[in-house]
Amino acid sequence: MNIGEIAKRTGMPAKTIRYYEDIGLIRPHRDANGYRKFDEPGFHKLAFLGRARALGFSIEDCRKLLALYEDETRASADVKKLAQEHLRQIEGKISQLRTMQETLTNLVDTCAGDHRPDCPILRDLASG
Amino acid sequence: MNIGEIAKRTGMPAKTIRYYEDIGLIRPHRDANGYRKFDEPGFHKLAFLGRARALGFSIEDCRKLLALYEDETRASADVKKLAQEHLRQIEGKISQLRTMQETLTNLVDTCAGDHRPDCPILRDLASG
DNA sequence: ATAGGGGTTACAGTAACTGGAAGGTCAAGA
DNA sequence: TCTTGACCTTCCAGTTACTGTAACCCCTAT
Repeated sequence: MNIGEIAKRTGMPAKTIRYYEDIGLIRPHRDANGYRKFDEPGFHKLAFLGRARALGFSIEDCRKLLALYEDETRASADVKKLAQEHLRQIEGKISQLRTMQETLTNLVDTCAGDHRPDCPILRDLASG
Repeated sequence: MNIGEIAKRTGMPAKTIRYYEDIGLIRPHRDANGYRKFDEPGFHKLAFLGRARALGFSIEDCRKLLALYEDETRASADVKKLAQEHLRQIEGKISQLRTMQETLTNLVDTCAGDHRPDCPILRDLASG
């Protein structure tokens, strides 16, 4: 399959797939004409990457996950550790965002939002 | 005040302050020796930016907020609209992260995390 | 022969900094 | 006076994970 076909099947832009090759995440074969040629395992690998990225894993984490996936002698503990660390990051980010959300919601709710200049949002930003 | 003093008072790295000048967010005066010289309004403006950034506003939003702040004829509606849009973004991000968190939590919970290779996390990534 | 719809590379840009190099300035101490 | 150390300056490169664009090649159908 050519890159366009694979892009359609994985739902990722062809550009992203080329990028993944650039950074050494994948290593597709080449046709005589220089076109990238994907087989089922190649597609599978991209789908794996797509799902890992959808779970928010960084590219470097994806690289490690892929390595673990392909290592039959892996310890599931290593995978779990990676996932747990990532989960912690996500939870940290969520709580950060929730703090912002709460503050912003309060501010937005107290702002008249009319033609007058007086604004509690700006007042808050101006004076903490 | 020199940049170091301001950095201490605002809690932001001097580097960031220089960057804010680079992109035209602030315009500090200069001493005869070329050092940036901050007065109280300059400090105030940086503090404003710091708080807006802490609420997750993008630099471009910060630029707009600052302009609104300094425009005595602003309509609070404009500020509110900005804040509401940002709030929507935050809420979208939170719900995205929560989806990831839920999936990951499930996966992590079902993974033995021992020396054996068998791993539900990898299984999930491999087959959706 | 040509038009279109593939594909290829390489380079630049995004957001918001951060790090590092190379060098100027200033106050204090020997 | 000289030097040391802590400041400050500018400029350039790197970060993350792509995305956009240009210039060009390839293949098939008309």
